[in-house]
Amino acid sequence: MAEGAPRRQPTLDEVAERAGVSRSVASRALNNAPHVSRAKREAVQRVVRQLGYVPNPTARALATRQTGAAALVVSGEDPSIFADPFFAQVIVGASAALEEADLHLMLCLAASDRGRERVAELLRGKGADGVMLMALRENDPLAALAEQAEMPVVFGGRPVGSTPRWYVDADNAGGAREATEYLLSRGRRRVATLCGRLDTEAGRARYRGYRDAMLGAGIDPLPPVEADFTEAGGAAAMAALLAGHGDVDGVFAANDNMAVGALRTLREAGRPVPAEVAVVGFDDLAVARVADPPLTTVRQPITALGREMARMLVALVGGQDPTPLILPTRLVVRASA
Amino acid sequence: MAEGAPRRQPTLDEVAERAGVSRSVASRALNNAPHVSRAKREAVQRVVRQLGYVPNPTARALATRQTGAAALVVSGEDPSIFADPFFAQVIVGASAALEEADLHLMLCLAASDRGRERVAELLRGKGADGVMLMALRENDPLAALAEQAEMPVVFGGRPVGSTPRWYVDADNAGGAREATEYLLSRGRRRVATLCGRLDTEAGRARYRGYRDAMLGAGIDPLPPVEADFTEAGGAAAMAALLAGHGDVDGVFAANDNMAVGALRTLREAGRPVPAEVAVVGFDDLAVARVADPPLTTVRQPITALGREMARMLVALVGGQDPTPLILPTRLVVRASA
DNA sequence: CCGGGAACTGGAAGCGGTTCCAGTCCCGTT
DNA sequence: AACGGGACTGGAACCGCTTCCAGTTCCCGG
Repeated sequence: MAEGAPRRQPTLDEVAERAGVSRSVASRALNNAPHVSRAKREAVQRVVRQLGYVPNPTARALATRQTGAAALVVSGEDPSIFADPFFAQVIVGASAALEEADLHLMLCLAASDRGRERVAELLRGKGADGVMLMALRENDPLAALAEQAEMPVVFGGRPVGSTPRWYVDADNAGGAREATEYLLSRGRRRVATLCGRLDTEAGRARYRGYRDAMLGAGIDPLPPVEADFTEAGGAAAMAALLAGHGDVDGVFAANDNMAVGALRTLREAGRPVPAEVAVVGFDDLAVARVADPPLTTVRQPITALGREMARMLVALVGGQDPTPLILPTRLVVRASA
Repeated sequence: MAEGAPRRQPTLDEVAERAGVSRSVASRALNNAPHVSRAKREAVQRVVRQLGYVPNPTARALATRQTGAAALVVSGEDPSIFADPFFAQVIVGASAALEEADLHLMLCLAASDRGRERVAELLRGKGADGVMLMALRENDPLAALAEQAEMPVVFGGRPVGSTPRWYVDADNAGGAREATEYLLSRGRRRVATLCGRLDTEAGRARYRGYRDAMLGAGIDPLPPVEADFTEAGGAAAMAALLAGHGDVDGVFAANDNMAVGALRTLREAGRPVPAEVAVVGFDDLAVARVADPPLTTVRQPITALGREMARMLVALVGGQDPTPLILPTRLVVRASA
């Protein structure tokens, strides 16, 4: 906290006065806008340096009607959803892109009513210049809020049931299809899917990809075993799957967390991977590399997803009209399949 | 974006006018401050509801000199440090605590010069009501910035070489000692440590804990093999350790990521865990439970760490003077040791 | 019926910038 | 020497909300 100087931060008025110019000129000099003579511009800069003046962002925000911040809101019924390393990677990308545009990142975990209310206030009260929305579920109240927001909104992944104007998504269906086709191409026939939450578009799309691949190969898809994208959920779903279809020889899990859970269940059930059951995940999180056996998985460019969301938002804030983006996925073959 | 109504957000003036009161009264009614008659208070509330009025946070911030936001800054020479799931958990805790105080969370990944500069501006320009600082390294430029900041600063973990006035930390040395003592108690004698970066206080403290335990048992500690807290680093360090001391029978890794890397190296080297080499980690991240074998590790309450940092900051912002906190750790025994 | 204090009220002064706009200045032209 | 125009300049009006303070109003005991 403050040590010596109880002196307030210098204001632009003080800078102007010391530099012997008016506040307007000082302001222009600061933002190096035109209509400032060389001499005065330098005078202002000198005083700024000498006083260590830093403009008050709040005042600037009020005057320009721009907050200088973008919000990333992660929906979920439970804050622990955020513990998924997926989001951390998104943030790394988004943060870098926002930094380029000199925007700050506000992070909102909209996991409670209170949290959603705060997001609503943010949206309606212009508490940020724009918002990135992720992890929406079916009938997510945030979707409605975003609809009415008079503020740029970019979706990360698409919400269920509607296609927003601006979004960045991975090719979930395509990746899932590729994963399933790979399993089929290795001679697996009784291929099941541990699908993610079907109240999310990612879960649905990945299931569609699985189903299309199966149908394309002329094999009846097995009924999806739904889990919640967590390791524990994947483990439980795998157990359920073994109970119902003990003869599966291939499993496409809709994300790596679930795949790792499945791996654990299979190990405990004494079913060697990939000898008896081949497993493919989705995401290519760090855990995929570390799993035993290392996980064959569909890599989606998560950091790029964050980066592109942020760039899209920056473009929107800048008055442009960017087009939605679908990022490609790529199968990474390791030992599990 | 805006669909129909090009109508601006209503302002407090409009609310006041429609409610037939002055702006001051409207303001007081809004913040339910005293000195407003029941009738007018209700009139204001009615209009607010009917207009869907939301106060402009920027204007409020300017007037109250409070931004309504707290920043969490994560230092690092590379944004990828943030991919460590550790931070996500901190955020879950911090976010919840800030929500209670109705503060927003700004996340700053100070991984570049530009990033640090922005943090500096935040600190000097009063862009937030307070700051939480994490992952500082030796001679971290952020430490100096924090020093001069006329703003509450809470440290997550202690910086190297100095003890700040306000911080929340885990009992790193104690946890490391417990881990090492556990290994010793199980009959291991050639116990080594894969220490984390020794330019961080956490790395040092955990090394001290290891050393103290060894000395306490009358055994010469092995020279620490330093790694960077990553899985890859842990794997490499383990390889180096095997090359130098092929006869180790116990390893304390200063975090779970490194422990998992060590597990991988040991598996590849054909050294069964825990039969030949017992491994203990630190953190108890999700990966510990999933590792093969499941990792015995020192759990630190990461979410609580975030929560307590945020609470401490809230207290500081509220003018109180909280005391530093050291959170206890606890050994979680699984199969790897 | 009056005095006095408590409860309310609203005008006005900020908070610290940005930006519009009406002037000034300074030159090169005519 | 008067003139037109572009480059500068600074006064003043915001941006939208909080809060101080000087009044008003209201109510109650005397």
